[in-house]
Amino acid sequence: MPSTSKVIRLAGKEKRTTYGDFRAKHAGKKPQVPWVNVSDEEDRLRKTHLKVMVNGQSPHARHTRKNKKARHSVPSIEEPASPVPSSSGGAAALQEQRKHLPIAKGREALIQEILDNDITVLLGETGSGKTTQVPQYILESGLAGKGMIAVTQPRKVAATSLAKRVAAEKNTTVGKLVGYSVRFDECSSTETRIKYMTDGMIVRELLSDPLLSQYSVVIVDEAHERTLRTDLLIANLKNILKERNGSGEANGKGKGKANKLNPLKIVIMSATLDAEKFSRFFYNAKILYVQGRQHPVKIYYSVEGQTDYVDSAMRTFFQIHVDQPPGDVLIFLPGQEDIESLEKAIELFAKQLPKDEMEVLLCPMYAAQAPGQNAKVFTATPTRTRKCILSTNIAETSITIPGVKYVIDTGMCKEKRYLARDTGGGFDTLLTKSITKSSAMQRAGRAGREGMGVCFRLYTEESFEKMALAPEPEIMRCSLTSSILQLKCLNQDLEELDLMDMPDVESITSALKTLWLLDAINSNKELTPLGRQMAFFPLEPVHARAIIASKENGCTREALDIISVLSASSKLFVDITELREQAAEARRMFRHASGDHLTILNAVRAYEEIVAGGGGKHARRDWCRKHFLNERTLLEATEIRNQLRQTCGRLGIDWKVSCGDKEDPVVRCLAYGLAQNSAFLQPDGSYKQTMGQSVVKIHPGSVLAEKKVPAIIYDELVSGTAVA
DNA sequence: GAGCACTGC
Repeated sequence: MPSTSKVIRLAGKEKRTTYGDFRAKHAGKKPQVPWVNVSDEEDRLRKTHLKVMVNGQSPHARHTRKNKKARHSVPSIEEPASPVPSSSGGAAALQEQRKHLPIAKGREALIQEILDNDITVLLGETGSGKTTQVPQYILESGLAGKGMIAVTQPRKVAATSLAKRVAAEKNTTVGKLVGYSVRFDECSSTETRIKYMTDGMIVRELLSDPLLSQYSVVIVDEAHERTLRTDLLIANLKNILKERNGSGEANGKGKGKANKLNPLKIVIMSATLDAEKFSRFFYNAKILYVQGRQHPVKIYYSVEGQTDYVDSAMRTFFQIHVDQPPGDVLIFLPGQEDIESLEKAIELFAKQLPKDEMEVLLCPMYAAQAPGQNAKVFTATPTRTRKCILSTNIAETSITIPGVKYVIDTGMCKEKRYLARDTGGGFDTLLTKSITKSSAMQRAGRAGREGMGVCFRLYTEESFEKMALAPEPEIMRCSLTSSILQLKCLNQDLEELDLMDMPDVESITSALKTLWLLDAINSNKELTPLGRQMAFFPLEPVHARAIIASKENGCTREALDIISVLSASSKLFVDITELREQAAEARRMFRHASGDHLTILNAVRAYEEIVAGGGGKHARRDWCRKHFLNERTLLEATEIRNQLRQTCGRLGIDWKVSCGDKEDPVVRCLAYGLAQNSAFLQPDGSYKQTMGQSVVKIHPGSVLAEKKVPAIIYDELVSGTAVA
């Protein structure tokens, strides 16, 4: 049975604004958007929450805050990912900086609170220094005893760069007192007492050490992001606390318990707005508040709702450009399509500006951009020029751009959602949705990093009030297959776990059905030996199943080559709209009649030959470029493959076993994992799912498109446009 | 003949 990477579920398509539309609409007109000044929105929200906290019996929080208020102009220090100073005289300067962080004044109160309570919720704004300082305070106070302090982060870069930063503050190199642990990169030793790690990493550690006994303090940072892994960690921490401290209370202190286990302290660190929810979850734990260092941002709302946000953004930009003092502009848009569209429009109008106006320098920014393209964003803006950054959510959290004074917020973002089906499996959709309040505040905050800022919201204050407080937690929106399998290994059932938010029954049923079809659990929902093996792999269960099946099919080497590419974070085949024909031609040599997976294998093998040929880094890069292959994907896949080979070794699967050029064994073992993702050809040329009702179509990028093979298996099902 | 927010093991 041939296999394809992607199939499309047929559905309707929404109409989108195109470049042509607004060129016609606005040619020659002076752009104007009506605004009303509301301002101080952030302050109002902040105050509401302060009130709650002060009433919430935390005298220290009040104390801490009062001290903050008394402070003024201090050297700015960025968090979380500020570069490590390299100059030799840096250590003393760093210590000086530390003392001036907003959180420094609250140090004693903070330590006392953590000492008095097993669980503390720390509400800290950006720039407060909480992520770098709190672990050090805990260490210096001796509160951690002999155990380690874990600080979890949702992202790898944050974990590694924070560790480097804190190591520098401790005047040492990373890997000694301060270390980190992320996938593919562990930098710690027996000396390590503070360990920055990704939430995924600590969840993995749970599998081998369910009580996290190495750690005496676990700090969950960025808890408000509510990643799937953070949610699972938090639920487990609650159980671990009962086990280790013998108490179900936030201030149990573990006293009087003849327990051999070292007690655990938990610190939940969150941005504004949702601290109360964490507090409630943890037996009404105390909430401590630390103010950040953020310049005020003046907020304008549009008087009436805007129907076309791309068009409104363009008019707003020129309004700023013509009327406002110098300062760069950052525009938040949902996706690449809108960014390109707005880029063309602004370019066109900028040419019509009078000669004495400032120049406009456009910087589009999105994840799928060609590498190096976004470099100009970080270079200083030339004189008599206004930089205009058109960005997706990437500039909301992941990347900080210097020099931004104005933010234009369209109020929209894209959200990927997994729709589970109780037939098992499900499909992904990518919808343009309204953002949330916390997202709107985050976006506005990007204007106040270096001085007073202004944020123009392309929606009314009324719409803002109607926005959800925070995005729906990830656990509600994605496949639970992998998580349920991991929990089964801990003898836990997701349904019975004390989670902050419980996913839909349908989502759980769907995941259980998938696991059962993969033989990971039996009909009593009990973990099978096969399921336990699958959980060892850092992969989606469907892929883990295929690898295990490769043992009896004698093609483990091939299976690992393919699956490591499938589980890399970006696609192997570069797809640039304008060069599509050329790319297809350049990659023709990899095409395989048995489908996309074998095509991937061909490409990986060809790359291996180039690597073995020893032409060096440049030769490899040129070869990849020539064949429209993403080398980053290949490099990442190589790392993943090494990891998978090790895992195979531990499970007694010999990864060196190869089936040579035979394709049947490869497709057969993939089919073990992807059985649920199979479809049969119908008379009209479309495909019908074997185990679901959806009618699907092979993605036109597939080597199988238009081939009309009788049956297919596929990796991914996306929602797409109807053709018939 | 098509559509790409962001992470993690």
